[in-house]
Amino acid sequence: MPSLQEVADRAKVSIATVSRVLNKSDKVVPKTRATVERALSELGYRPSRVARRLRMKEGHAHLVGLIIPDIQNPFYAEIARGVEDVAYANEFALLLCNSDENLEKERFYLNVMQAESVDGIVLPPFDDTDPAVLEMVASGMPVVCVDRSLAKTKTDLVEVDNYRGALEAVNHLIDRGHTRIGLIEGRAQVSTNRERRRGYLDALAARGIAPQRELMRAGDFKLASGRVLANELLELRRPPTALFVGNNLMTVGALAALHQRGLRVPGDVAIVGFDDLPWAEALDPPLTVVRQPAYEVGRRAMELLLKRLAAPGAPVTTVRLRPELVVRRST
Amino acid sequence: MPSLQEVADRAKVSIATVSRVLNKSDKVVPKTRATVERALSELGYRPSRVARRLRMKEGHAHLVGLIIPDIQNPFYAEIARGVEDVAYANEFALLLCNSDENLEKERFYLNVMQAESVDGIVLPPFDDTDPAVLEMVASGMPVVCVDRSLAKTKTDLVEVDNYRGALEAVNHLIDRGHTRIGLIEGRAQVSTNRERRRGYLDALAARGIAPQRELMRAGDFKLASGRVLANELLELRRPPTALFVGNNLMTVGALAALHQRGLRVPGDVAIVGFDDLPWAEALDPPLTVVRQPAYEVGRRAMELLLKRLAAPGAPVTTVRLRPELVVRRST
DNA sequence: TTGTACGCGTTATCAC
DNA sequence: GTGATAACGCGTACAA
Repeated sequence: MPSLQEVADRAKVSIATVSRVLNKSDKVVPKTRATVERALSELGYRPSRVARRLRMKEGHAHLVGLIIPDIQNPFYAEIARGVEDVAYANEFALLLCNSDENLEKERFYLNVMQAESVDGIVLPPFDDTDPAVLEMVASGMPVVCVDRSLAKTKTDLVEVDNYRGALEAVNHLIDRGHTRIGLIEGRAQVSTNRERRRGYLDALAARGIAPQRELMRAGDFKLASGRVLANELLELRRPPTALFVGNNLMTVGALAALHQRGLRVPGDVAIVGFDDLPWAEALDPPLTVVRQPAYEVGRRAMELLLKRLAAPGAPVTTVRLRPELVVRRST
Repeated sequence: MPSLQEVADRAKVSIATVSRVLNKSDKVVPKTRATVERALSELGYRPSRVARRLRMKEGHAHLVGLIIPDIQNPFYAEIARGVEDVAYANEFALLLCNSDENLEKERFYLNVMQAESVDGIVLPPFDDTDPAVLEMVASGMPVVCVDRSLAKTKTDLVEVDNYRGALEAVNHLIDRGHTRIGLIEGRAQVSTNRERRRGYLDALAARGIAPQRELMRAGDFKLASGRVLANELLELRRPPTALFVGNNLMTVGALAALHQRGLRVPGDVAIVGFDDLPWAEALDPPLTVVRQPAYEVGRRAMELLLKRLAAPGAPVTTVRLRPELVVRRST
């Protein structure tokens, strides 16, 4: 890997001149520029982003961190794609990490990102009060929250109207004649989850249906918990006739439980889940879901970050996207 | 972000001493060490990985690059997970990029990685002769190929026995009584694809079935091409009674085409795909597939890279994993 | 217009 | 045992 110095030597100029050529400074006469450019290409010079980052003030790394709970979850994969596409279009690279909904891992990666002097970070906070993220924000690092939000601190944020999504989903179930509607929700500390629960409760209340504690179960957003909680609900003396499930993975788990018990969907039990799935169409039956515009979430988040880098002092902005009820054949 | 210097000032020692404390050098008397450690924690010192990387010889960045065609493809997401888990366990961070099977993007990201002085790179080459990757290898950068291999150059490599997988899949179809078996394959320049095609051909030959050119179609590994090619095959005057599809996304596309035409699976047309899918069980019908141990591929690849970093001069090693035919209900 | 020299935060090699 | 000090590769005031 040739350095500026080697190029300068070969072109018989100083490193300052080479640097100027590279940085498109106009203060260099055509002839010198030509010489330098030849040396540059002959040596196959590649600037070191590391050295550059060390020298420059923050905000010029062209590197951003993205922390997501699990890249194997299609919802987050789609967000990641949105972030990446905008990043690439602006020649930014991505430091991508899985937190596994694990505070330790998140903290480790956050440290790495700070130590790498990334320009900014995009992530869904672990919960409302995520201390590691709070620290990061306090340190002045640009942070854009996606999906979930922080309780007291306000950062740039892209979120989806979870309340509305849940409301529509449960209304849809009620319209189909269901009154015993089971809820399989996620971790209570997560803002999105609370919104979805609120939507569930309000939808019932609006139709004069009393919520039943035994029909509400909390899981951890993972597939297995969808399966076990669905089984718990189905084993009730008066089982629900419909299920509203709080995220994609738990929905698949619940569906598996239904199949395993030989229940017909939606004949015996209807099911609607939050988050769309890549092949929801090909599932048995095609799943009715509340679709979140995940790609859009990622895209907007990265755009917000770019805007923030351009105007560090600007007030924070919140983007709120609308989910969409996609009715297929599980309801 | 406090620097070594600031810590040194506060502890009234030199930066050399602080550095020694940090690097666990024993050449420092307990009392000084205590002072320094207090200053360290009071200031909340965090070492700069950037400065460190600039100073150190290569191989100490604790950062590796991973380039995959598409993070939204569950096969690659699983590989990424495998790589990440091993990386995290060894305190390595990941620079993750989507190449979109696009040489330009791949080249851009490869450049970034080199400029970032990553310790090594894991990727499935675009094709046999991928010039950007060849350059990278030539430059001395440790590269581990996964899934696909390079034609002339030998690097550390983790691959799956694609030939065997295809052989088993097509044998299975023949065992079920099929003789008109359509092939939907991917890009011919990709090593894995050629192996799968060879398996298809050999399986037919072994049972005395003459391959028919009209039954073989080449796509681009994407969902849409699975759909259109399946449609082409189904519109033949003598359509196939079974389909062998070259990757997961094209399989879903083909399945969609079958559904759309109101064909029964496997009654009218049987289908077996390469690569498992996360919810293959929940599909209609549950899909018979050749499962690749993708997580394992990622895991082993990162382990190979780690080994390479420990012993730069060692001969390259190839890991070959076995795929597994998972028979479900589409055949 | 071009060159010199400094500093970014480290690690490592010397002296003391 | 500890402290100066020289790199690492780059950008940029400042001098020429």
